[in-house]
Amino acid sequence: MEKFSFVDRPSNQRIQLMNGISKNDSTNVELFLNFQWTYRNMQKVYDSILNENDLSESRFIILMFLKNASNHELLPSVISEKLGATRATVSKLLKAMETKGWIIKSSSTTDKRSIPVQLTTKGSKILEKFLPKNFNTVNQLFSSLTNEEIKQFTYLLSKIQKNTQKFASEMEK
Amino acid sequence: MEKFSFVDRPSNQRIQLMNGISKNDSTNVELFLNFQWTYRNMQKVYDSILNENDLSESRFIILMFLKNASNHELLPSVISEKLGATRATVSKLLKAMETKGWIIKSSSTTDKRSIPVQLTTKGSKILEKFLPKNFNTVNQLFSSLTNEEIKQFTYLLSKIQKNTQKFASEMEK
DNA sequence: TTTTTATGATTAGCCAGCTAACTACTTTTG
DNA sequence: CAAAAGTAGTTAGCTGGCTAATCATAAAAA
Repeated sequence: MEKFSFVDRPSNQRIQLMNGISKNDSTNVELFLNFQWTYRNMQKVYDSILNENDLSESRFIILMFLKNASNHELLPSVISEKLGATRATVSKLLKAMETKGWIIKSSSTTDKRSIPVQLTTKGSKILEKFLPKNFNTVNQLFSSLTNEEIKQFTYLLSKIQKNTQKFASEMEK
Repeated sequence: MEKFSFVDRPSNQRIQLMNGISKNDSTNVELFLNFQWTYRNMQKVYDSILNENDLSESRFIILMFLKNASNHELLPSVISEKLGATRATVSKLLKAMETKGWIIKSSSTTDKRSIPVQLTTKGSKILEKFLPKNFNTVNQLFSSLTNEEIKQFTYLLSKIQKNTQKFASEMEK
């Protein structure tokens, strides 16, 4: 067992998860690992493109939110809702982005607790520069699939997603 | 644009990424988001099962490595290699696991820098308790797919993976 | 009107990932 | 043999995620 050595965690896990599982039972395990591995490698590539542009996924999304918002301005609480992250996380993210000059925080005239966040010209430029690269990267990542295969993949993902949500719902009971 | 509000980040991103992209060009973007969303939701479910057992993915893998190792013992450097993570990360992970009594660290007789790590009975019990749940969870997650669909999905993942690696290789130049 | 409850934003601490730096030890080179 | 280079493990600091707590403010209830 120790004669195997890998540098990619999902592949590492393959050996582990299959341990003690008979050959007949390993189909789903293998699929799980393949899914995980393929996704993570793809995400790694995407993240490195983000990183080249001084962005992370959350930063990118927040910039987009602000770009599309009225007056390029949103409250942190709204951002946290839309992002699906906690206010604590958003607070830290915004702090760093403010330091970089991508956003400015101001005072609300209607609510003293609120601190509206506005996109700066600098922040806008970072975003504009990244968008075509984003588009190109995503297209490149799926460039090997035919239209028919894309349709199939979409269908299968949808099926897995529905089942996952069902499973998650049952787990909450 | 602001009339949409989501609690799941990949879905959030959908709106953003599609902004400025014509309808004809959004297929790959949609696919990217679907892939991401489906995978992340599945991973979230899996992680919650790990969490119920006081485990994280890395902890689980490390326990498996040790379980399968000669004398249930490995060096941190070996673990970091097999896990595909840095020694710094492994050092912190092992520290916490030692605190929980899952592993013990000893002194190497052959190299004073080395600190062999051994699985304890407690650690072994944690693992044994989790393994059937691991198996059941993975099976449940793909229970909606037919054998034919599993084959299709595997093929498509493989295709994406190969292309991703090609893309990653080109990026390194 | 006053008190209680809810809300906005921030911070501390935890986790797991990383990089960089460090100390102690081992191996290689000159 | 001594010096240089390499290696094992750890720590500090950063990031982005979380929970819990906190303070100030606003809204609801009494």
